[in-house]
Amino acid sequence: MSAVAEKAIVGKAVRGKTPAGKAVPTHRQPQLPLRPAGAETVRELLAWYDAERRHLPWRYAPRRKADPYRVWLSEIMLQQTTVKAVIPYFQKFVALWPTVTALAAASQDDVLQQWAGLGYYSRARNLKACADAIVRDFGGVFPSNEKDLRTLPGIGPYTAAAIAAIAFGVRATPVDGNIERVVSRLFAVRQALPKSKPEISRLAATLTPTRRPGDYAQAMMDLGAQVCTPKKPSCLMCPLQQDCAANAQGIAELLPLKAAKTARPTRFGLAYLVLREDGAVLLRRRPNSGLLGGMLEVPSSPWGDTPPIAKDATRSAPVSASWWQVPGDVVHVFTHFRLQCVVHRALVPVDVALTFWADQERCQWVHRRDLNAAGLPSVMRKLVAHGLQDAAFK
DNA sequence: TAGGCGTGGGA
DNA sequence: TTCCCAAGCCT
Repeated sequence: MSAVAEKAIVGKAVRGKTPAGKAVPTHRQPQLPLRPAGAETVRELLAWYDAERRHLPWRYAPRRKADPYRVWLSEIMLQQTTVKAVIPYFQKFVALWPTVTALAAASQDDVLQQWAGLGYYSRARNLKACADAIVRDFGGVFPSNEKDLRTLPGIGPYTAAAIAAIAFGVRATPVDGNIERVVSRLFAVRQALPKSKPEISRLAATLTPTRRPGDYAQAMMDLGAQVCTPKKPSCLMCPLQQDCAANAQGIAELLPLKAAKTARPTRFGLAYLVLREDGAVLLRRRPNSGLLGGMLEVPSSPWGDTPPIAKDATRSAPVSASWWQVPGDVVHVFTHFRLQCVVHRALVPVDVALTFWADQERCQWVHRRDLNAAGLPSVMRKLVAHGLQDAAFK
């Protein structure tokens, strides 16, 4: 076993997730006749895809080219996001903005409002910036090659290759998490991610066909999502079983190996729910970069590594008022930390003045009945819901 | 290069 | 409860 693989497994074992007996067998020989993955593998894969592919709103029939705008929009939404979560957002966006030109004509705030709840909000900011660039620099027409696509905001190596292959039929090789897993198993790659990425990309590219490269990519992704799954892969139903080195060695479910992850810290915050007598709630626009960039928030203290001191609560409040601490706290889990938040609430008159540190320029009052449509990130919806419990309203 | 960057569902 | 995961990108 390589040092990297060893480290990865040890790392997981230390965290108690992988029983010691689950280490990847090192010298085990293939038990089944193995046909190295190649052109015949791709033929089997495409035949499987023609019969078993998922029917998704952004897809066209096999062998047909799709609308680049819809391919692009779906690929951005699907970054680190499940198909199920994306579908309603995709439908909403193409209904509101059917073309890239229409999207470019929208404001960033409108795009963020519609994106609210889907997460990774830099995608929405880049989506708008990308639409602008395509209208401004490419005459409203998506470029068809990876190099030009890579220059656009929010389009990285994966998305550029996916658009080129799926929308334009270019022989490009997108490699996402699904394809990494499928290729890792097909070729029994024993090096751990992410170090193995270059080798996996190289191997994936050896399979990319000249004809139907987009269907090849989507077929690999569908196979990864439906058959070659992270846990309990359905090897017996896999059209590539006889080409799969990991299956032959009995190690399919153990691959791909991954480097150990770091623990997730807890941060603490204090949110202020300012309730005006006319039923409006005070919200604030966050800075355009960083966590929840550009999104609306409940005015809050900075999030720190220690729980807030009770007596500090009213001192840093956005308005001078009689504050009440709402019982219980709100917990929300982000990618890299866990947020634990206490909510304070106050009822204030309509002519209340904001304190100077409330950042008035970024503040706005939104009536309770309009909160659902306001486009709040999920964590802020939680804070509002928690803070409004038992609140009497007009 | 590794960490920042959301969310909700499932084991 | 806790962890992992889902069509990555940016710095």
